[in-house]
Amino acid sequence: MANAQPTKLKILDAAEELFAENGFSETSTRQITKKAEVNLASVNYHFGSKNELIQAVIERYLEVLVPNISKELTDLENNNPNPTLEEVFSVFIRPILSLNQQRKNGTSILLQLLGRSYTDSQRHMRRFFLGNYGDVVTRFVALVYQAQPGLSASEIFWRLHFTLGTVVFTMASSGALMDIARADFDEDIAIEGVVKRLIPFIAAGVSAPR
Amino acid sequence: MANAQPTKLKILDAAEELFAENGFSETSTRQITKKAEVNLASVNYHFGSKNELIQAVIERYLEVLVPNISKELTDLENNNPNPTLEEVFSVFIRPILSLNQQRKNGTSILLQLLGRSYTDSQRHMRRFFLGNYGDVVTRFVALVYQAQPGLSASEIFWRLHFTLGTVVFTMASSGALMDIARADFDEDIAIEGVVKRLIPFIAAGVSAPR
DNA sequence: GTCTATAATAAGATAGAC
DNA sequence: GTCTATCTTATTATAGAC
Repeated sequence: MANAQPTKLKILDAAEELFAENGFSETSTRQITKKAEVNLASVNYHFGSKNELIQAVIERYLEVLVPNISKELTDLENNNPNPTLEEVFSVFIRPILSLNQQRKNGTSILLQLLGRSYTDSQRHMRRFFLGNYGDVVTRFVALVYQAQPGLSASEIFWRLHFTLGTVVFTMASSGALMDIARADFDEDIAIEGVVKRLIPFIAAGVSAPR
Repeated sequence: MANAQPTKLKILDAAEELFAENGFSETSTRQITKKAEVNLASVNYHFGSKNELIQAVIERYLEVLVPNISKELTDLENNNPNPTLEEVFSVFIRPILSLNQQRKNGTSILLQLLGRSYTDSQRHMRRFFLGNYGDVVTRFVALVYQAQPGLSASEIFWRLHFTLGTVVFTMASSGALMDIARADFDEDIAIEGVVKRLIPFIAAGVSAPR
């Protein structure tokens, strides 16, 4: 039979696409259940509320992503006493790119969701993220400092936020950007191509002189 | 008397703050008219619809900003045959920072609005912007190319979008970032301080080797 | 131009049969 | 777990008196 997927999963799949494309408040539960081909009431039955559905969509990604990042951090901490900035960033980049193999457009969907949750529902997400995954952030910052000992903690703080902005915003408009690149420069690049262009930009920015 | 400001202006002032802080669709006309202390019906009377109000809020900024940028571009084009990257960027930075003198928090409000309009109402704004102010963009890109002749048109395209993302996202969360900086690093910096930190990051990114 | 009252619509959520 | 029907609330927008 064609439709063996459980309702809960169908909702999550439909919701993440609509959220990433149109934003949280621009997406109604009616749109979600229609796209998922399930009953209107099932969102509230399975998730309690639209807000909890939003949380669930994001957590499904972080549950996979953060342990992977943590493992990469451990590897680097144990096996590389003097990592370069690029090696440190790869700790994030590899797991994020590998989302693309686990789910169609996984990389860009997660980054768009992150961007949306930072601007749309700001406070909740920031606290949730730092609360649940603060350890990973701390260890990452420590490695950046090791790779760029010239920078003060405050400067690393600012520059990592600049980096986050660069990545998140780029991913949020990556569809449009790839379209323009195709039309204007005859370049047909995928998300990996965008990341490849992002890395030198970010690396130079983080290690810039003051 | 205390309240001589015309209704239309009171609406624009209230709307821009709420839009920047909470987003377009998260802000209702009721919130706007309440904050502006005007009648509920006046938004539709003066602007026709909420959508046209959004346009008006953004246009009020661009009408001031773009001529200033254009003038700076002309100056640079005529008087400086070999501008540095930093001189080229200043063409934008100076007019954007000067918004802060014209209106309280003008700089961060405009940049937050820009960010919101890029993600929230995507297509409309992008077309509107390129349609009405495309000339300024073209001339700016030409100057960037002149300052960095090693970069291809496609690379400039990508890196300027990365830059836009960095700036817009930073400004969208600048309030929270300044709070954290104050709490964690005992730094009390204003928007100009944020911009001062942004510039080396961006300049290094744009001029990075491939 | 401003106001009240109200229309028209769409949203999130739930009760209760199956 | 699923479905229909419905409730409640909030929204944008407008009609019509002043």
